[in-house]
Amino acid sequence: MSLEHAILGFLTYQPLSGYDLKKFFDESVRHFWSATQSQIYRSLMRMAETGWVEMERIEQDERPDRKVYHITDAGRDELFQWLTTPLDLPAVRNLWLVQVFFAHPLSDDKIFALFKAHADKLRQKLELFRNGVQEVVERCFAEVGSERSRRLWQFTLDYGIAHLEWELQWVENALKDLRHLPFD
Amino acid sequence: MSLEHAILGFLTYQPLSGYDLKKFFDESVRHFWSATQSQIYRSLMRMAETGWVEMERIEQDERPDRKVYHITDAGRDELFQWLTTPLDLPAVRNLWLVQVFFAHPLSDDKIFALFKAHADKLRQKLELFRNGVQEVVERCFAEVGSERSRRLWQFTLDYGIAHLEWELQWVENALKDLRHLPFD
DNA sequence: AGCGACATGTAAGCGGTTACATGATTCT
DNA sequence: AGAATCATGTAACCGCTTACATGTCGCT
Repeated sequence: MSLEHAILGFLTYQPLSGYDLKKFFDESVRHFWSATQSQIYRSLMRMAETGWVEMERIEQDERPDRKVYHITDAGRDELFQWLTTPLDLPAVRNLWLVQVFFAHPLSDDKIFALFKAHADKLRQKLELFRNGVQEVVERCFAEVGSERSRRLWQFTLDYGIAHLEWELQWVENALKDLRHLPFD
Repeated sequence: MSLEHAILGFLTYQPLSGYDLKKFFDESVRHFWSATQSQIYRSLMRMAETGWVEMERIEQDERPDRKVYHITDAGRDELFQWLTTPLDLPAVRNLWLVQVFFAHPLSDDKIFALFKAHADKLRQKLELFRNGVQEVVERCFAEVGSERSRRLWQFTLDYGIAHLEWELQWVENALKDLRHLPFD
């Protein structure tokens, strides 16, 4: 159960409400792990039952109460154990490759378009990524101030960019090889 | 609904039973799209209702009946339309990056081990891939005999290998950069 | 006698998404 | 007047996984 470990991860920095957590997800790990608000609230309740977090209700004037969760020792242990347990490689699920695999009934033009469209989307995302995400790491660093964390976050960013660059290059290369498809 | 389109894809070559389809999934597209037996049977029933496939019951002596499905014109249209509709890039879900992102409470050794274990798994999978999968394409080609398909299948294979090679290289490179992590 | 291949399906559960629901405050 | 922010949650659904269920044939 991975989402719960990500939540534990955030709570090592500071106690947070469900609402806060949603923002943290969206602003930091969204590019490799997303979570919806309803998922987060349900997880927090389960985690409180399990004893990994504890809730403190904070009343506010003329606003809904905040339910702030902080990590317990049990939670810290669980996180530590998860972080030191190597994960199996996840099963790949790549729909675009399914399209390529079954593209034989299409005309050459349409197969070309399939690759071209994919390359375009990758290029677009890469641009967004390059422009928007470095700033995120810096902002998080400013809040938390841990240089050790900053380095690790930088890794996840670099991975994201390098991955997109690699895939874009692969698809563009494939486009060249696509000129002479046999017709049977 | 992607599984159903993959099933339609297989049925363009020949009519198949659920049992056959499970084998085809396991022997060809498993490295980028897997399906369980129960999923396949349920999908076939839904697709028959929708009118994308039609079932023919074939009685066998002293064996369970085979229910062989063949694709209809509506199914062919649906497949064609899906194949010519560009997909959005899927949201990335990379648990290993979550571990990296939250690894700051770990010792340097343990962080190193996190990367090392990942590299080892990648190396292992790459070896399996290189040894086992080329043969699959050739065997499928022998059965179907379409040179056009063979080329497209080769693309999906090449993608898989190149992807693993890239990721392995990235992680190994990161391992080098990991020597001097600050401690705050 | 036991296992794997052949062949069909059902049932329960899990993680995740989407939509629904409420209600005050502040900014434009 | 309307949108965004703050803040909580529920309910329905969807794709997928795992486990259960049944039964024959052929090989070792």
